[in-house]
Amino acid sequence: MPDIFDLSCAPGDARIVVAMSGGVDSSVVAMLAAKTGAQVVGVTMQLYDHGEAVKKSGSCCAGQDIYDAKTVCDRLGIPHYVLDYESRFRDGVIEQFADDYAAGRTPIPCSKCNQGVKFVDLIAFARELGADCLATGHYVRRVGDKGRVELWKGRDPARDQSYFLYGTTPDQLDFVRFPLGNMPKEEVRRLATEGGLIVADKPDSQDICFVPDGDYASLVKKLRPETVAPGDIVHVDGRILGQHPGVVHYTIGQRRGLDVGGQAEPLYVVRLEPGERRVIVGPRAALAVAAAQIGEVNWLGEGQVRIEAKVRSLARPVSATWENGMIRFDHPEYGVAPGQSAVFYDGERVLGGGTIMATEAAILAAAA
RNA sequence: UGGGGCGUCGCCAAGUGGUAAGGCACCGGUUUUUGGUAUCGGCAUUCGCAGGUUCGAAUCCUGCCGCCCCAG
Repeated sequence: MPDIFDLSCAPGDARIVVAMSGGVDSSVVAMLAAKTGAQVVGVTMQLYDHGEAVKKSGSCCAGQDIYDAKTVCDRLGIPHYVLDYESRFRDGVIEQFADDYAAGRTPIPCSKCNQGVKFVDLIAFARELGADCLATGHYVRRVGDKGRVELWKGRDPARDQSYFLYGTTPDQLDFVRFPLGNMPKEEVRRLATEGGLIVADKPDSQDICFVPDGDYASLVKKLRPETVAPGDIVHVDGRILGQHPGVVHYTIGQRRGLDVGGQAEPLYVVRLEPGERRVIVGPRAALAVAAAQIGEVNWLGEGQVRIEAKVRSLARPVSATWENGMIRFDHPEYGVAPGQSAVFYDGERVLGGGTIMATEAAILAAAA
């Protein structure tokens, strides 16, 4: 097997810290690391510990998952540490998550977690241990030599996680390794099975890890009770079409859950006004966006202006121009929600990304 | 209580004698390490109610109930 850990010294002299979530991907990374002959240490962060979530297998970083990670390490004969990051995670991720929803934005906790708690703190921890690198199970590629490392999409397009990792800084990229970036998921599963890892058939994680049953609104309601209040559902033409149970339940571009029937065509959420407790809805045409202002940018490219921008996790990147903190789409984009990430690409390469702060409507909906 | 109109799935709405379109909403599957989107599938044995005519009615007739408009 080629040196997928890209070590600068002989494997026997190297120390690799593996970030383990308790899932199949990071477990395979630990196994591959152990096979190199390097000193390997598995680390799992305990991020939350409330009752319901820990029972959900395949979440991330709590309860059963920590136990699974430890079991894998025992089998591999490597040490395993658990770091208690509950308060850091609560302050750095969950609180901001609640604030965003309260303000009518749609946050991506996974990106915040990667850029904050996970990379910053785990890298610091690994360096304290004298490690040569921190390896994770993410499906992205790290291309280039020390000092000039580029971040690329994962080779398996169905698994690419670059949308959630654009915030990795050049310094972090120097130290981090993504051994699975060139593999398809099936191969990872196969390796896990061959290696006899107990997590080989564990379901992939999905949903927000700290929201047990997908009901994120209840969590926000608990943390910010004052922000959850019913209000009007208002059409862009001014008509009040109905009532909603709280702005927190909606995100821009959302169609289902409005419970407004009797229309000729579907209605989508086009704007949220938390102050007025209003959800503004309209036809699909009213969703068209020409440009978006991007904040909290992590730039990994050179002077590129013509880029491809991805503004939703499942969207295809679309051609756009990057200038003065704005991305201007060549063609209107639909369902661009403040709080979500915009990630910039040049083909396979990640040029950077940031948080969508505001959008500029492309066309005012043609009346009827 | 004169005249006219209307009552078909939660909403809108086709269908005027031949055995209930479609859209929206809703529910479920697929997709997916955020929220959504998209996509596939499901969704009225029954047409305000009760009788009658007919081989056969949501469609014709009678009565009742309810709503709307005009006029008083």
